Amino acid sequence: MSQKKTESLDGLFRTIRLERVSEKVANQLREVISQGILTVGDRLPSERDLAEQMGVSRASVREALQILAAQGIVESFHGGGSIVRNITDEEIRSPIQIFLENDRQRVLELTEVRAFMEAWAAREAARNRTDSQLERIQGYLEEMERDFAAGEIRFEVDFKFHTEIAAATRNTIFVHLIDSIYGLISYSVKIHRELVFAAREDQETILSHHRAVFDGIRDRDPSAAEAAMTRHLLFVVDRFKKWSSEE
Amino acid sequence: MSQKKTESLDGLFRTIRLERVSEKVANQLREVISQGILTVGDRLPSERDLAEQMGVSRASVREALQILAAQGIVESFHGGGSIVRNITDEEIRSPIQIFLENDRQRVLELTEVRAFMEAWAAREAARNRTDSQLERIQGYLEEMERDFAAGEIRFEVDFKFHTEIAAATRNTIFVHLIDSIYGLISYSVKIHRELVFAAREDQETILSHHRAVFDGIRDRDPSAAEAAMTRHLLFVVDRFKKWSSEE
DNA sequence: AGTGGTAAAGTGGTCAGACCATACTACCAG
DNA sequence: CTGGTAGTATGGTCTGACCACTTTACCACT
Repeated sequence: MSQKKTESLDGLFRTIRLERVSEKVANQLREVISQGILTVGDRLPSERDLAEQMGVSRASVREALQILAAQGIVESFHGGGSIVRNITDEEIRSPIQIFLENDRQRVLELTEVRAFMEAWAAREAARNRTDSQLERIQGYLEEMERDFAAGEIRFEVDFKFHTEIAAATRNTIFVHLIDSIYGLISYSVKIHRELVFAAREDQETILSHHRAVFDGIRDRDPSAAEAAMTRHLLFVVDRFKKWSSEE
Repeated sequence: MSQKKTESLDGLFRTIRLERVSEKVANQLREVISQGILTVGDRLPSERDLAEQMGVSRASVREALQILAAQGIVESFHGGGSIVRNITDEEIRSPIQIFLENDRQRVLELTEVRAFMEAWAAREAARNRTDSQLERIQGYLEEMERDFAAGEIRFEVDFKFHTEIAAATRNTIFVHLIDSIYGLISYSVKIHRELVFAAREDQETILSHHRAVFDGIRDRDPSAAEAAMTRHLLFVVDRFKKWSSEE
């Protein structure tokens, strides 16, 4: 970086640089996020790391983050790092959120929307997934199987399983979109939380569905993956309707 | 962060607001501007002056200006000071809109998302549509056919056609969701407006697609409607890719 | 094994002072 | 009045330091 003065040659043909360092940094970060290399919820490297990796000062990195934060793309926490925010959230969530309160019909609709979106995700994941993504999906699947054997339920793992499939579509916009949907789902689930607890035989069914989805993605068989996911979510919708009518 | 399982206690005792110095500075400047003490075109005091007057470091002042600049309220010129901008003519861009300009790949992804969502819409519309909805869809279709015969293009009619189909799913959440998506689409189209103007033979093709979609919905044939819509949007995606690679 | 406390490391927030790059201003020579 | 020039003001960047908060690991206690 040290570029002394070099007065003699520098007078002519100066490179007209109207782009500030901080903006270059911001653009580079934006690119990484846009390409989905870093996605919603991920932690950015620390300011010091970024400064070193890009060969700029920490002040410039901070100004870049300031820009991105003002645009709602990242968010920083004192002592806790910076994370990537969901770029579709405010567009999608706030208009819909008001419909969800105390309205079971809307929750059902939301679940139906989720169903066909995830079916598409499974198909595209089977088409576009990388090996490392497949490994992660498999990891979550096996985790769920272990939990089931231990008689335990961890909603987060199921969440990660589905999220990783969404990521495997390698469609950045979709990843952010489905994250918003999940935000709505979890919001509604918080309201109707009884739904989370299913019977043990249902869990077994769900597990077999997950396994089938995974197989389809592993074998790069879009139709099989989609069909399995559809079967899975129709089951969920069905259970939801049943629970909904009982009450 | 960390939404653990705070269960019942959630919502109590939170809200420990700690405002950063840079935000305080930004707010103070914003106030001065909103009160009209500094107005459009006026020069702000220099960063060094502001820092001294407010008793903070120049770095904090710079970060504050960075925030205001990202919001379009002020603009800084290297060596030439900072001025107040006209905030009314500066449209506020959401995070996702920032990605959609400058990034053709993301626009393509968005179009792909739209494609499968509308395919679902067509299927559900064929299943759930009311007669009056069908009439409206038909109305828009015939309007487009008349426009085509007259050598005219009106994007709004096409928009209404698709929107009415979304409404015919009778899924409130989906309607709002697709409405958000359309908002984004139309924004990106506004940027890449060359795409709007298609060749006349393409228009004819699209018209036949629309007709096929309508037939499927009229006959309450979900598969036919979905297939027709998929054919239609794959065509659009294809044209987009072609246009995108040409440039 | 679980709980709670504590120390250390990691990370963002702020500050100070320096230097560079560009724009502005006043002055001067023609 | 014009064009150049030097000096000054101002934004842009860098360095290094310190503070405040969070996270983590470890340990003592139950």
